[in-house]
Amino acid sequence: MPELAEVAFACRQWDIGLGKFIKKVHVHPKSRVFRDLSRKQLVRELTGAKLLSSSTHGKQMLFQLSGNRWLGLHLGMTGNLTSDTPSYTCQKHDALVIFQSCKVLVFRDPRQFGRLRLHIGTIPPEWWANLPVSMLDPEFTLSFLLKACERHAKRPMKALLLDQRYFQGMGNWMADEVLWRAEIHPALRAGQMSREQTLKIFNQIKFVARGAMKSVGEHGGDPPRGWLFHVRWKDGGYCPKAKIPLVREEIGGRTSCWCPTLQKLSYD
DNA sequence: ATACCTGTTTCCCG
DNA sequence: CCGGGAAACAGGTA
Repeated sequence: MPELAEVAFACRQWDIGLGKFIKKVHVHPKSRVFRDLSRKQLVRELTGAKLLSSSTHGKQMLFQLSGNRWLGLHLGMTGNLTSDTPSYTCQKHDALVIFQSCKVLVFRDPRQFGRLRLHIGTIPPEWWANLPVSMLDPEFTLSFLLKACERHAKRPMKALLLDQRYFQGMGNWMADEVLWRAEIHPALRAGQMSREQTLKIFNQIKFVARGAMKSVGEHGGDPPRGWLFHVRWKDGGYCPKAKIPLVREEIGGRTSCWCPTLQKLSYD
């Protein structure tokens, strides 16, 4: 379930382990989440270290550990973080399990699209430092959005919104939510957007990102009532505003959901 | 059985 | 070199 706010919530599930030493580490022998990272090295570097702090940026997470160690974590499509009691026994899809004296921190990812990274150094890794601006930052400006639309003029807006180079943390439901609120058809080409439409998108990106952080990021619940989120998942949903059946179709490589009345492709 | 899925990377095309 | 799109990755669920 991981987009911007769900990632922030998942990350907080490990807060209970901050300031505590790591006694033992379990790594899944087969999971893809390690990519080209050596399991042996990961276990060696994490064991005995103290978990110092955590942070998220879009869908990326970074944990700082004592001894100049840094653990990068991405949840992919089905990843999740939980904490449990010391008597915890590892489950089938547990990729990384961190045992502390009072708590156990679990990273589970059945589909294994997630990713772990290890970095040793006094400062955060380069990949973290070089992440694009966050949608929540003041530096995320209208001109930044305009430039993205100009550069990718031929892409459907839905596809552009999912591009993490510009919209860190945006995922499928957030993009549909933004387009629905801005009343923009997901297939509208980025270069076809009027100045007014671009401004609407810009404002709704900030509204949805902040709103999600407040509701989902705070307590792990769903977004507020009335959001498209609640009706977009399967066929048969009704537009909360226009009260007519929503349309679901693949656009920009992902299933998209929109209101055919509010979100028109052309003026006819 | 079949289709679908809140994500990213890789490969291929023009 | 680039931008854009499809396929691939893998397992659970309906």
